[in-house]
Amino acid sequence: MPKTRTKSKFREYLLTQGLKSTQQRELILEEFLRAGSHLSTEDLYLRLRKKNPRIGYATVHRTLKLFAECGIAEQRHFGDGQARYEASDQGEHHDHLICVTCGRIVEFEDPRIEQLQDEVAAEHGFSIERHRLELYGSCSSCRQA
Amino acid sequence: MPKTRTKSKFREYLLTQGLKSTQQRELILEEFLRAGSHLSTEDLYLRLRKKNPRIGYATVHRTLKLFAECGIAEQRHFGDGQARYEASDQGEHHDHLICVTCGRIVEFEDPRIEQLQDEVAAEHGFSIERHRLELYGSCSSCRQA
DNA sequence: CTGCTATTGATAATCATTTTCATGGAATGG
DNA sequence: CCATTCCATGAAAATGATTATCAATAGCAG
Repeated sequence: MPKTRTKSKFREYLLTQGLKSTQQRELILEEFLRAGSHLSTEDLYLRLRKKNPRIGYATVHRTLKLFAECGIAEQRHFGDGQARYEASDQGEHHDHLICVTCGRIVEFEDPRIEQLQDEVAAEHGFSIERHRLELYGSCSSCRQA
Repeated sequence: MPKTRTKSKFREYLLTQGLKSTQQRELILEEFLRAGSHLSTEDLYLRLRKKNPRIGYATVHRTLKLFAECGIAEQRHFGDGQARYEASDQGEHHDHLICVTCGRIVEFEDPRIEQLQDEVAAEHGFSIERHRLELYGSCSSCRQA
């Protein structure tokens, strides 16, 4: 999704919820889209502070939650104890490969796995809303080292 | 794995690590095995307090970590903010179905999914050490209600 | 512009987890 | 059997991430 569309989607969400479009929220969204994915609240906070020291951690945190609420970002937990957010590609789901040595995160998608997940869930009488699949291991460069 | 074997495995681990077999560690292991799986530290702590009020939270916490270290338990995170532990079936891996309504947790295993995971990882040059697969949805009883 | 209300940001509170540290206990070597 | 050493324990405090509080500020509608 192009950045401009993400921005209008966010503004629209604010409108429909009776929330206000503020300078901070614009700045935070701007930086969130500029920076790579899988940022923690702190990552983003620090990046923002460099450009504008007058921005609070709480605001970054609240705004990221807003992003998640309106569907332009998703929260993730990779086991290092802090939440990370990534821009969501609108219905495009993907899973993650995480290198336990260097921390590199690679996204992937496999419809066959998704298909099997649905089957397994059905066998147990479940209907799936969402899932989480993370593969932890070593990437090729770390194995060579 | 039978409980008695788990206990000896734990005692053996303590020995090889130069650690001591204590009354508390025995009690905690006993209760951990008695109680169902997927217990949080606090769950176990509260259960233990009922029988023996002279046991500290920190000890339960430390002992659960010991269980994980020696391979008789595994730590899990299901997104409710607290770690849970389950007895590990010695190499037998399984994944989880979690009902988002009632919180019920069902274990499952599917070699076809595991196989595909390995393939996908290989395509990206990764060699997998472990993985996490959780399916969140509604169980049949919650959907009927 | 005015007033109402949401937002902000510094700070404090919370929650789970982890560390600290003085005390107690287990095992080992005299 | 005793002493010594070192580990374990548990109460309390520290930590780290997240969330709530609240007075001051800033959007937005009229």
